[in-house]
Order: sequence, then structure tokens, then C-alpha cells
Amino acid sequence: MSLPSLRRIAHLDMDAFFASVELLRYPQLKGLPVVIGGAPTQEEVARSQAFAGCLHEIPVASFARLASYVGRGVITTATYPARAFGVGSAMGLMKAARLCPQAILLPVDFAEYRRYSRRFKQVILGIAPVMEDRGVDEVYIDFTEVPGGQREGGRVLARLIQKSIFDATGLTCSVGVAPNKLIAKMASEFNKPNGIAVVMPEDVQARIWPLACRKINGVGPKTDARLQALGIHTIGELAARSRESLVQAFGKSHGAWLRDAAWGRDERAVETRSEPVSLSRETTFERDLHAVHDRQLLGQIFTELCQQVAQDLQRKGYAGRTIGIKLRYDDFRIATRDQSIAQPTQDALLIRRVAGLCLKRAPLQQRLRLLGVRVTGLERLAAAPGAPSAPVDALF
DNA sequence: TCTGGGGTCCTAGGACCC
DNA sequence: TCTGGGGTCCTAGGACCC
Repeated sequence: MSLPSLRRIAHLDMDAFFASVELLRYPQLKGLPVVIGGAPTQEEVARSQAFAGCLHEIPVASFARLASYVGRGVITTATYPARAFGVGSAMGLMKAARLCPQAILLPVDFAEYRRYSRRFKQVILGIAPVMEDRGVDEVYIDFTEVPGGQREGGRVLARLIQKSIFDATGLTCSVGVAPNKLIAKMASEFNKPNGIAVVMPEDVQARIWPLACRKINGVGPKTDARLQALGIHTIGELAARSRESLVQAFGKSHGAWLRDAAWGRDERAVETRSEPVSLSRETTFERDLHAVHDRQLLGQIFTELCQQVAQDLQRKGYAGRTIGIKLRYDDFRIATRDQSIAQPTQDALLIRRVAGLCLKRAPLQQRLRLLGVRVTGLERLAAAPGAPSAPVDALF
């Protein structure tokens, strides 16, 4: 007779993932402020790639030289030396250039990050098969039934996975092991970088309650502001409120969820596979465009977006029944329109035609900053020859 | 100092059907 | 003909996450 296994869920988060991959490629940048930036236009991508190519001859180059080109890009990630200057992710590149003009800017290379992503996930799957993808640099892992997964509350297995990933890729990660996903996610931040944190059910009050509500995965800026207005700043303060009062303030579903989250309750399973719900492409223009004045250019971009979405659908083996568009106006307001059709499609011309009908229904007086095309209501088609089928590949 | 791109899930009203 | 209720789909918007 053995005791029932204690539920042990791990959240693993790669440390400064994009920047770490770039440092493997350019070791001479170690210790220097480096930012990795998105360049929204093709031209900017080409320029910044040409710039990064220079690194071989000019190991240290100035961000300031590029700053005049970077326009509307934002920072995807920054190394710790760059963060010391107040530079952070989602910040506009122009602002970053002002805060830290000596920083080195590298273009985002998603293809390379995806290669590393696949490698570290394969390492994990070789050790613990119940893994849920949460994006390019994050996973949940169910340790509960893995041999050794209970030793030291999961610390031993976490250490093994960390070491195996480092040996295979040269990259470090941080792991939180806890009774569920919600707490594991918070715990993986406790000892960053290259850290492990183990939280047992009885530790929730001491280790979770002092944290800000914003640390709960699912509490964003809006909810946090409403909580602050109610005088609720920490998770402990949230836990002290009655379920009724939270339901009163946030509605039946959201209020009850907040209450459960504060008490560390979360029964969600680690999902090893998932089907996509939607596929989309969107682009921010180099300058704001007007539906009438820039009709031709807009039409060209629109058609390209439809073609890209169609290609994505074909490559991944899906077709969708609902075609939609997204507009972002110059004042950042967003409008969406969508329309369903009788049969799922992956055809660029049909998508273009239906998306065109959607566009006609949207207000087009104001200048546009962004245009997007989306297909939802996806159905898997018969697998294309040579189409990837492994769960990890399916997501990337 | 003006803020990318690709997603998921939830809500809510109206249409429509039983 | 009137009334009510439940279920599902469609559409628009919003919060949030990586």
C-alpha cells in the first residue's frame, strides 16, 4: 500500500530567452546592454538585419546609429545590463534609444528562437511526458506520476530538467513546483534566473499572500486597477474578502475565480495537446493610412494579409468558416468585423472577398494604423503530405 | 515617450429554432 | 394567437497572455 501521490505541477520559464539565444550567437555581447527589437516594416527588418550582420566586423555598435531608422518598433526583450537603464519589453524603440543610447539593437529572429524552443521541449519530453506548451519559452509539466517527481517536493526532478536543458542548449531556466498551475507559475519567478522554488500546499499563506494581486496569472492592468480602488493590493487582502463581495464587484464568474485564485485553488489539468482556434496576420503601417487617400496601397496590403493567412492555413492543414478583419485607428481604438460562410475555406481569393465585405461594414473616415485579417472556426483538414504531426511541432 | 504580432477566453445582445 | 423558456449560432468588443 502506498500513499496517493501529491499533485506536483511545475512551471518552467526560460531565462531571458531571446536575449540568451542571441548571446550564444554573439558571445562578445556578454555584459553589454542589448535590446532585441521588433521592426514592424519589411524595410526596417532588412535594415536591422543588415545592421546585425555588421556585428562580425564591429562587435560593439551603437544603438543611436540605428535609432533614426527604427520608427514604430518596440522592444521584445532586453538583457539585464540594458534593463538597468530602465529599458523593458513592450517599450518603444525610440524611447529605449533615449534611455540607453549605447545599447546594441538586434533584430528579432523567431526562426532561431523556435529551433531552441523545440530543442528544450524535446529534452523535457524525454524526461517528463506530460507537458503543456505555453508559448516559445514556457511550459507546464505534471511531475505527479513521473519517477522521482515527488522527491523533495519536485526539486530533484526540476534540477535534472534544468541540467539536461543546459547541457543540450547552453540555456538556463527557472522552475516553480507547486500543487497547481496557478501557484507554479508564480513560484517560477521566485528565484530567477536559473532558480527553483518548491511550494507545498501549506506554504500558500506565507509565500503567496504577500504578493501583489497583479502577480496572479489572469489579473491584468484593468482588474488590478479595480482591485486597488477597492483597497485590495495583495493576494492576502484579496483572500480576506468574502466571495459574495467579490461576486458583487466582479460578476459571478470573475468574482468567484478571483476568490479561488487568492486561496491558491486551481484544478486545471496540464493539457498535452491543443487545437488552434484561429489564425491571423496583421500589420502596423509605416505611416497611418486613409481608406480613400491611400486606397491602392491599403488594398495591396490587405490582399497580402489574406494571402499570408491562406498560406498559414494550408501549411498547417486547417480551413475556417469565419473570416474577420481588425482595424486599429490612429487614436488606437480598435474595430473588428467578421462574417461566417457556409463551408470552411483556406482559399486566398475567397478570404479576400469575404474580408472585403467585412471592411465595407467598418467605419473608414479615420486614418488607420493597423490592418489585420483573421480566420476562426477552424477545422482540421486531411493531413497534408509531410505535414508535421508531433504535438510540439504542431504548435510551432 | 506614443504603444508589435499572434493568440485564448469571456460577455452580451439578437436571430432563430424547438 | 399569445406567452414563456431553453439552446445554439452569429457578431462585436474587451481583458489578458506570451
